[in-house]
Amino acid sequence: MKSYHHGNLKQELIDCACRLCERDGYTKLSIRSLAKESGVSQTAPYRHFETKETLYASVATEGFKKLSIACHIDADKKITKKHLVEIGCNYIEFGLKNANTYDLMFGTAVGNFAEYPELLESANSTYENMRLSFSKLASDSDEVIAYKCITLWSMVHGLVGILRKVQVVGDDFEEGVGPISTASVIATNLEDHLDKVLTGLIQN
Amino acid sequence: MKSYHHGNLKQELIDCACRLCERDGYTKLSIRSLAKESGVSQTAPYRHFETKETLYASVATEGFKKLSIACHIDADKKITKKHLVEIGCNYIEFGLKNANTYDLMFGTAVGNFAEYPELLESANSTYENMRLSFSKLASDSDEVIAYKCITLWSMVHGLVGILRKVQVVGDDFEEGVGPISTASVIATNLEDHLDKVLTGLIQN
DNA sequence: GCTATCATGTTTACACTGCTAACATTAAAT
DNA sequence: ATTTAATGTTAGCAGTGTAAACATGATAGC
Repeated sequence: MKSYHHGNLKQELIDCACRLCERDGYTKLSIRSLAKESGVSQTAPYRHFETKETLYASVATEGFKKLSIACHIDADKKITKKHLVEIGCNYIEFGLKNANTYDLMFGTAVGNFAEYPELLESANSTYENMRLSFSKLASDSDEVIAYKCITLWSMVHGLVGILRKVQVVGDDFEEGVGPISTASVIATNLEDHLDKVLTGLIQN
Repeated sequence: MKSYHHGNLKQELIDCACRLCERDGYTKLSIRSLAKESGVSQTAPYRHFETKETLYASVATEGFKKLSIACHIDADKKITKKHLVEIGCNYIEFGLKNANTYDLMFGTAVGNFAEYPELLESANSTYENMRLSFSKLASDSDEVIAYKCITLWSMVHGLVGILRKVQVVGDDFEEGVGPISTASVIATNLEDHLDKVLTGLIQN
């Protein structure tokens, strides 16, 4: 016996959307299919999400929360380069294993984060965590810390993008020299690679 | 007086698609609107593009050709770090100025490049150009060249993504220390930044 | 030159989408 | 108990990608 009111529709829609987005990519997600999945009428979701972008924002918010958790490391006081390498590896692993969600978080599906306070909050919090880690690495000025932070972020972000793309482009170059083989070398030796570029970045 | 046959529809559709994709983003592009813009029936484009993805692939192909041109530098024999910094700057400039096209090239709109020979060709050619530049920098092994190449590519690719995203996220941190201000410092001193990370990469 | 063929264009149609407006039900507030 | 607001449903619009059947006209072989 189903009651007229669902009771917890919003959360169920978000959960379902997260699942479907990750499984099929956010472009395949429709509000109608989502509604059907939750056993509710086509337009019921509109009581909880103004537009489709609002729903995307919720999925992206969940994504940033998960990314924060994935990149969190237990280190009270001092942090070493090794810790930062670990953060970078975890970041990249998250990006590759949750590629479709990652697209939603860093693509253009959600235009302006400022319109979605929770999303802004969760995204900034991810950054703030990384910033904190750098601040525990050395006694740099805030500016230098921020600079290192953005630099590392852009490096791991770039690696996620290139590693994914390269797997899809194809490799008709010589054995072991083409982008795919090289990328896979990097991917399977992520620690070494990050250690190398981080050494250049933090010179200590 | 219009003739039944358009004469040059395919190229006109591609040109128009490139323009609209860059102006509004590829998600806003519809085959129907494209047809209307070219004064042709709704389904005429299907004589030239099997699916919408095929059209996307054509736009992306044009994008890679333009990217190759943007990243091409005149240097016959020896190439210096300065040249590579220039390549990196040009790459990033292209990514930021043609952001919507860039999304099409590196996003998931075109699933498998291998299905579109011209796209594969143009994308690989972009990589090959960068590889060639590195090969003129130092007498490294092919493996090392490919490694440096992928590393630089992922760095500049990551910067394009982060610089764009950060402008959209908002900055509620202390003055001059938040991601936006820091990113804009990097963006306005791209040469310095690339020089710094490249120095770490090529250690010469 | 005549005709068959084929590339290219049109018309029609289907299933799907985001979204709005009007209405129904029920929980919460007065 | 009555009002109100939150949450659900139904019906419908305009737009989408794409397939099928048909129309037109350029081109190749006789």
